[in-house]
Amino acid sequence: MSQHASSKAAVLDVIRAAGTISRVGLINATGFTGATISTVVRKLIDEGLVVETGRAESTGGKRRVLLQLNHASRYAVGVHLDHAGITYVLTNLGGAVVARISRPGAGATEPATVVDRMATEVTALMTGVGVDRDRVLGVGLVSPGPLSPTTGMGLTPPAMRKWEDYPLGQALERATGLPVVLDNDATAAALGEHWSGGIGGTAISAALYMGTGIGAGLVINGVTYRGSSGNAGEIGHTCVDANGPDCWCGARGCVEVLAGPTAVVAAARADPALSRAASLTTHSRSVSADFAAVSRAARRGDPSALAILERSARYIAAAARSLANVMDLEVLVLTGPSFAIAGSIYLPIVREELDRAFFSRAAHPVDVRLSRHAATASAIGAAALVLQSELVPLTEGLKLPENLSAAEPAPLPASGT
Amino acid sequence: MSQHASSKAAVLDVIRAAGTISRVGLINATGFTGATISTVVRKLIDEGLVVETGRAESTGGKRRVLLQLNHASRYAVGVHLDHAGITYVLTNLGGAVVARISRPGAGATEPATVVDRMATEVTALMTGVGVDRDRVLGVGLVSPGPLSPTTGMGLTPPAMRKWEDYPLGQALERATGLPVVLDNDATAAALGEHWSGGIGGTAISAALYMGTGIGAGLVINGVTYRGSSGNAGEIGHTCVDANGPDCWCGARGCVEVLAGPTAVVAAARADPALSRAASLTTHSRSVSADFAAVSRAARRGDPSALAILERSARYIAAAARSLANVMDLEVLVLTGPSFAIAGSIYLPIVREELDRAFFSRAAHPVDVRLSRHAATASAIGAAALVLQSELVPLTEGLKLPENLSAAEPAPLPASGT
DNA sequence: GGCAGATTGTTAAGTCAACGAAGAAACGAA
DNA sequence: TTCGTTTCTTCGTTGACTTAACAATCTGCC
Repeated sequence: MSQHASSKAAVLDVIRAAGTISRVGLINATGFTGATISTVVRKLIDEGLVVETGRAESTGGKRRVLLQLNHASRYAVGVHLDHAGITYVLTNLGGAVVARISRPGAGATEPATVVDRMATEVTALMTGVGVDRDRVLGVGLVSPGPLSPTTGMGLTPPAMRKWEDYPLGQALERATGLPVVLDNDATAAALGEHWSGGIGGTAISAALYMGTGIGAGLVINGVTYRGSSGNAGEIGHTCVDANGPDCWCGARGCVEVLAGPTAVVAAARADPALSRAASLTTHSRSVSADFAAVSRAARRGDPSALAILERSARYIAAAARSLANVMDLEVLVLTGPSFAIAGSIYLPIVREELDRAFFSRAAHPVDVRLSRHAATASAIGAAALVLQSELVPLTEGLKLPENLSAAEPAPLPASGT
Repeated sequence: MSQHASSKAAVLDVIRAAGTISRVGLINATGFTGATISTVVRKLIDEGLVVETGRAESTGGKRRVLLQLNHASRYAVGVHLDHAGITYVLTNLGGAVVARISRPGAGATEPATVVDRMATEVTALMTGVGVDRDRVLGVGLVSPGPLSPTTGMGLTPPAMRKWEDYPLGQALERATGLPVVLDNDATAAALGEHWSGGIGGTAISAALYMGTGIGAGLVINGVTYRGSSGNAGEIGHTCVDANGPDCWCGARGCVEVLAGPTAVVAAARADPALSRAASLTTHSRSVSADFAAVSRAARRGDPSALAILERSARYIAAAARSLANVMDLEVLVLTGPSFAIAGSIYLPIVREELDRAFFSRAAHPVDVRLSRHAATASAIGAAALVLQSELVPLTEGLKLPENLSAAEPAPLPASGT
């Protein structure tokens, strides 16, 4: 329950967000006193995380010394593990991608084998660009579905039953010799956007993540919001048509069923002309490949493909608006593989919906953007997770309070007042 | 940016949540050491906020001394200001209602006049039960619509234009001589449930508030979540039918239009038999009175009234499920005047929906409850707001970081690394 | 050139929350 | 009565942050 988010973390965060800033700038931005900033900055410079990088114009007196992250001083590895593929990125301290590789997914392989492979590939990633292992802070591993962020219990998505209860974090930690952080991929994507996407200071932002499913990650004042069981942001099962078709989740009219990539592909396949135009001939290809084909057709100008995607976008925009209303968002980023492909079609429709009908639009607009790294957003976010958690020894993270009623032995009848 | 949520606040929170607890229990629950608990508890006892109230059975050695809030040591006033009526409650330290009165609403009266009246009525409330003014911590004032929680800029709901930019907080502070805290009524209701509704420790909970509109308040780890402009929880404009009717907010198929009290009353009026049965004769009565009439008809067994309310409940349940999915809620409380009247009809339907289709139900259920004080929930929450904010001098509340780019004069080209 | 005034940054001393260790007090059981 | 156990308190220390005084650097003006 100990707080102390540590001035160090706050200062680093501001330096990163500002890019270049002086000590006086830090004083204004953080609210700390000059004395504190002075000592904290000296420590950061001693650790090599920050460098002085020039001087500003005078404002009437001594010129300010400008500070910057020392981008090349530390690195982090981000791994996005999915059954379709594994994406690895190596980022520097600023969250910029230094190297990246993609490899086949986990498939039906044994967890232990996959972990060994990942360790090898992480090493290859680092040596490939000549980054020393001891300058790497750790590995962030994200994957779809809920998973416990600390120890590494397991993933429980549709087709990865083997991974349930497998101590993924510990295993990868042993195999790589680096600290490992686990999290959900949509959450990570949101953090990645916050970290490297140029989202300023302490916004309340969300990342709408579309892969084969739809999810959202939430970042509140620079901290990811996970909910009570790590499943927060489950926007795919937002109801956008109470009388709509059934969903496997038990409800009706979920946005995923009405507008997800699977629904888009199904609608396209139902149209023979479009199926031919987009070469959706066989049934063997993956949903993402088919979705990409439909998107290409739409970009070529195929009217029925465009209609299908716009219909999808309108549903997703409605869900996004509901999310923005409930969270009172400032920033919404579209990201993930599917938006990497079709983002240009979705973006204007979501943006229009939020301009027109966001409840608090009188107070402030919602800034809707397309991620610049939509395809690798989760992997980048995984690395950002490491940067955030490993950079500063964050004391500890919220000790769980024990069960109160159990903690107390049977009380006697009161004898005092 | 200074942290230190202060051990005092944490300890008080745990004592309140537990009802009765020993120092050792506090050690386990908060994670602080015995030394810290010892000194903090002594301070709290010195201030009169806590009393020793008995002993527990021995667990092999010295018997634990049990602690309790000194409920009668401090009080707080909660005011729910609405154009239809003003509700006042006086609560003790535990959030229990000691006195309450209801008075006519603000109507079209001048703000200054209303503030004077409120000050008089607050005084009457306190003297009525013989509570001294210096044992009252402050006044919490909540009302529908967004408003800035600190200074007291204004409310901007439909029909209260006069109040815009009126310095409500300062005016009431001067008029009563007590500290004033302002907030949104749905948010306050959520906090009130957290505070007095027996919601244990640090849950993630929401209050679904239905008056004439629909809103939600969010409490995350005991802290209200307000969003970037204080409008968080705006669930009334959640889309539950993307092809539904237009809403004044600019969107279509908002739950408020489809299922809010206004919609319920309109549907009932459209049915001549029901209109007669529920005596919805004139058009002059208020929406809430008509809604109450429909609810009474339903409880008497009128099938069409029941059908209308169940239809409404189903839409609201869908919105509640979307909210629970996105926030990964643990607890959802139905509260507000409309649920005070019709909660017994809505509760089972919302509960069923969340049992059946809440996304993370495998990990944990959502505990759906009906508030025990639905009619006065907001006023109680307003008092809780005071208890929370005024009880412990919370250092300060998050200094806003200034605009970074503006804080820095034009930087010169870098000269360092 | 040189000095006044402004602004930036550092150092030193003090404050406060929380911790660890050791002691004091209360209790049950032998 | 004595012992071991558990509860609670006291004391000295640590670490983060602040206030206050000071040193360093720059502009502008004579």
